[in-house]
Amino acid sequence: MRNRNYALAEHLLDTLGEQGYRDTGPRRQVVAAIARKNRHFTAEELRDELPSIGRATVYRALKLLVQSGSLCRVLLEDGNLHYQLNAPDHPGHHHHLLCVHCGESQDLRGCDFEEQLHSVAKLHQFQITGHWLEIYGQCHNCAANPNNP
Amino acid sequence: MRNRNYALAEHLLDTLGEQGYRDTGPRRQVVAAIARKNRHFTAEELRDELPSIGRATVYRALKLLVQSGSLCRVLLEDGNLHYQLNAPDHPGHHHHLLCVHCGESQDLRGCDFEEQLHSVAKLHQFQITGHWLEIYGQCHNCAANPNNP
DNA sequence: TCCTCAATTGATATATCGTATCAATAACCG
DNA sequence: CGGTTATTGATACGATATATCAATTGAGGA
Repeated sequence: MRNRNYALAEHLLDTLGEQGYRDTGPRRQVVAAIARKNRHFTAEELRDELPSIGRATVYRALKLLVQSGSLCRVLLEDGNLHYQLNAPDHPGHHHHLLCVHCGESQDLRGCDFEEQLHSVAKLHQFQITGHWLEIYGQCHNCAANPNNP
Repeated sequence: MRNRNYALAEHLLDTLGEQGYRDTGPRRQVVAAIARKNRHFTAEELRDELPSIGRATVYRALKLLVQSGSLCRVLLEDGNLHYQLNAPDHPGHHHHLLCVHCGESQDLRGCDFEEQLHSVAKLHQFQITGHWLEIYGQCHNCAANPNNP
């Protein structure tokens, strides 16, 4: 596990490096903390885990990672913004199925909403440049076992 | 115009009344201010227009109107939350085409995303209970006249 | 009309989330 | 090994939103 996290963290740093960002101590710490997570998290959660690092630095790192496609912003049903590490083979903007029970988030893969969006946009004579989609509900597990944690 | 706004405001109050909420002075003022708007707005914008009304009251009224289906929360591309009055014939949860240039928002009508959502969910064995969709881009007008206000 | 009581209000404090500033520091490159 | 430039973090600030709670008000019944 430590190995997997380590490799993930290195991958994130590499991605930043390719875009000309420096490999710094604080950034390594932020990235390592993110790689340890296995579900979505808030900026403040992350900050609490890194008391020796300035708040602004944490927020700046998050922003860079989102820009670089390694991290997704996730909108919860209550309007709160969380972050979710992208799978290395599924970077950039995409959508999530968020379980409101256990908090798990699955990536929505192989789903071509874009096409439908564009045909709808044509009807409205609207030129789409971006969109935001989140889906809430219960995952397979939680639907089957509503009483489990 | 004053008449239309007035009728709109009365309609909003009626909707609240049907749900057992009282018809109070502050609420009338909030609702009247909302009925005057012709685009989405923030809670604080509204509050600035109503200096004699407590902040909490404004936020409470907004929450009630969202619950009652008269008002939609709109997520801007930058993550800020705005509010948008629903057309009386199109209440409740729905989606918007948001022009990032002029700020106009069109309702997405006659579009059955729900169906596609459910078929996707079936693939993932996920039971959908809600979703959030916003679409950003340029409206017909702004795409044609990029230099107009 | 007046009374009563529960809903509502608003002043205040508090919490969260995120950005601007700017001097000090550290990373990278030749 | 410097020199330049990005980066950091302390601090302040601002926006957004909710909790508390005493005072007030609306609405329905007597």
